[in-house]
Amino acid sequence: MASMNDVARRAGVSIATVSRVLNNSSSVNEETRLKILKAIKELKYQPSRVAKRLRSKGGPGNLLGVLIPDIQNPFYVDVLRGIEDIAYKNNYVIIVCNFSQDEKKEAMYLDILESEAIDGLIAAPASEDDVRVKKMVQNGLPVVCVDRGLNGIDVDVVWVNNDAGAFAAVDYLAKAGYKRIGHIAGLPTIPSSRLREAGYRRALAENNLPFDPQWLVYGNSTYKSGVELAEKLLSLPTPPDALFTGNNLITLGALETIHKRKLHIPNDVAIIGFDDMNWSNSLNPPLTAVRQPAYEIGQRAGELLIQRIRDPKRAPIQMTLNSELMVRGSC
Amino acid sequence: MASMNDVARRAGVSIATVSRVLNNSSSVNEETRLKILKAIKELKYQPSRVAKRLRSKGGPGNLLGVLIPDIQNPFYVDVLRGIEDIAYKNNYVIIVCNFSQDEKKEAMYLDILESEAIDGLIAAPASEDDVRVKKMVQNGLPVVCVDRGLNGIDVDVVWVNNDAGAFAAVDYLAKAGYKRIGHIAGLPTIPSSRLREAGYRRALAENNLPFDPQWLVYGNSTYKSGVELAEKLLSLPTPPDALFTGNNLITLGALETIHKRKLHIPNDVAIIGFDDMNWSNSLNPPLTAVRQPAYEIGQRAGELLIQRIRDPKRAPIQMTLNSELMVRGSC
DNA sequence: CTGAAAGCGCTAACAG
DNA sequence: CTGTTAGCGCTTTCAG
Repeated sequence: MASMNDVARRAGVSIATVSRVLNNSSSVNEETRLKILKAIKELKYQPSRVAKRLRSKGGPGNLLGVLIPDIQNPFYVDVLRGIEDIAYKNNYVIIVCNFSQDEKKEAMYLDILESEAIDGLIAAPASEDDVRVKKMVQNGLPVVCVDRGLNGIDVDVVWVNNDAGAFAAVDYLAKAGYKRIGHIAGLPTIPSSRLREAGYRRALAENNLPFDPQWLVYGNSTYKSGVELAEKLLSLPTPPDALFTGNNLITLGALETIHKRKLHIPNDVAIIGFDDMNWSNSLNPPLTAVRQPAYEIGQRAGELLIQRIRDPKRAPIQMTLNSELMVRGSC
Repeated sequence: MASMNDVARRAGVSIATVSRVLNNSSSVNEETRLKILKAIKELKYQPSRVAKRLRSKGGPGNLLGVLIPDIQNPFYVDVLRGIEDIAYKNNYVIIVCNFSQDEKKEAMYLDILESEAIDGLIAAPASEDDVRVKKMVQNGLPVVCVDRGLNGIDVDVVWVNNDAGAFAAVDYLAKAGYKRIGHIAGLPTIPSSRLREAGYRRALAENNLPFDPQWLVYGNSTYKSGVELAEKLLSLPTPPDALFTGNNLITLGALETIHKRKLHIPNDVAIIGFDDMNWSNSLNPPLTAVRQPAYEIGQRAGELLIQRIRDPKRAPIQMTLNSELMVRGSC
C-alpha cells in the first residue's frame, strides 16, 4: 500500500501538496497537480481511511454504525439495505452490529463503535430507555433511531405509525366478520409492540368486539414464540377465529403451527401480519399484512444521519412513514 | 473520550506503562498496575481501535470485512450470523459489504476495505475469476471464500457439496415418479450454479430420464427470475411435473407463480428447492429442500479466517460441508 | 520495572 | 502556490 509519502517523493513535492490536490483544499499549480495525479495513478495510491479518521476527529471518517436487534428479521434486513444504499452513495461504509436482542452484546458493540470513532449511528435501541444509546447522543454523536424512539430525549426518529397500522389490520378483520380476534404480541418493553397492541385494542373497541385477555399473548418476537403462542391460542377451548401477529417472525411461526394442525386459512383461522415480506405471495394463501416501507425507512434514516453529521445542531425530526394494509388471501 | 495520555497523567506514569498494562506486554510493578487500572476506571478509558490499527499495521486491528453478493438472500444472512458470532467472540467487528451482484459496487467496496486496513476478508466473490478478490489474497491479505472458490489460486474455502446436494434432490424426485423435472438455475458464471446444474443432469441420466433443454432455464438468482422462469416453464406445451429451483429466492418466486396459477403442490407440480429456509414449515405445503448449513458455513469461515490471521502461512483448506435433503410436503 | 522517543498516514495551521 | 511542522492515540524499541 503506497502512502502519501511515496506519492510525494515520486512527484517531487511535499506531502502537504499531495493532500491539497486530494482534497481540493487550496489551489495548486496545474502542472504540479498533474504530476501528482500521475504519481497517484502509477502507485495506485489509495488514501488510508484509518489515518484520516484518527487525524480529523469529528471530521469525515466515512464510517457509520448500525445497531439492530435481530438480523434474522427480514424487516431489519430491508432497513439495512436502505441505509446501505444511501451510505454507499455518500462514500460511507457501515459497521453492522446485530445484538440479537441481547443487551450485553449491545453494550459491547456500542463500546466498540465508540472506539472505532464512527461518524454517526443508526440504531433500533433495545428499549426506549436504552441508557447506552442515550449516552451516545448526549455525548454529541449524531444518532438517528429507527423503529423505536428514545424516552425523554430529542433524537431523529424514523418509524411508522404502528398504532394506525395495527388498527387498520384488526379493523379489517372485524369488518370482515371475525369475532374472536387474537393477538400475538412482542415484548411490551418494545415501544412498537405496545403501540401495535394499542391499535389492536382500539379496533376491537370501535367495532364493539369484546376484549378477551386470554386471546392476547406476549412473546419475544421470534419465530419460536410465534409457533408456541399460536399453539397456545389455538388450543384454547374457544380459540380465536383470526390472528393478528405482531411481527414477521411471529407470523411465520404461527403459520407453521396452523399448517401443522391442518387448519385451513382463512376458513378455520384467518391471519394478518404486521410486517409484510417481499415474498408474501409465495405463501399459500398469500398473506394479508401491514406493510412497513422498510427499505424506505432505512433510506430516510441514512439521509437524516448524513444531514445531521453535516449540521449537528439541526433540530431533531420525527419522521412517521405510512404503513399500508396489503390485502391478500389470508383473511 | 479519554486518551491514554489522560490515563498516564492521572496515574502519574508514562503512556508506555499504561500501554503495557493494557496489553500485558511486559511485567509492571503491581502497585503501579493498580494505580493505572484505577485511573482507567475513573476516566472510563477506552482504547482507540483506530489508533491501534494505524500504528500496528498487520497487527490486530480487530476489523474484518465481509463481502456478499446479496443480502436479500436468507442464505447469506445466516452465513453472516455465523461469521458475526465468531467475530464477536474474538473481539472482532465486521464491515458488511453487500454488492448486490454489481461488480462495480464490489470493486468500490474492496477499495474501501483495503483503505480501512482490515485484518482479513470473508468473501463470496462475484465469480471464480474475480480479479479483485484474487489480488487481495495475492497481496497477502488473509482471505477465506464462502460458497464460491477462486480459480487458479489457493485459498481457504468453505462450501457445500453442491453437486451432491442437487443430485440428491433430483434423484429423490425421479424415484418419487416424476418424469419431467425442470430446473431453474442461476447464472452459469457462478460456480455453485454450474455444480447444481451438473448434479441435476447427472441425476436425470442415472435415472434414465431424458434431458430436455427446454426444461432447463437460467436467471440471475433473484426472486423475480424465479417468478418469470417458473411462468415460462409452466407455460410450455408439455410443462415439467416437478421443479428443482436453484436457490432460495428462485424458490420463493416460483412459489408465487405456482400459487397464482392455482396449481396444487405436489399434484399439479412438485417443487424442491436448493437452500432450505428457517421457515420452510411455514409454507403450504412445507417445502422439501436441500439444506446448506449456512450458519455453520459462516462459523467455519470465521474460524478459518482468524486462524489464518494468526498464522498467515498455514496451508489453505477447502472445507466441504454436507448438505442434507429435508423431505417435507412439496413433492 | 519504567520512561523517552520514533513513527503509523494523514490534515491543518503557519511560514515563506 | 508550496513546504515545514505539530499532532491525532497508540505500540515498540532503546535506554536507563
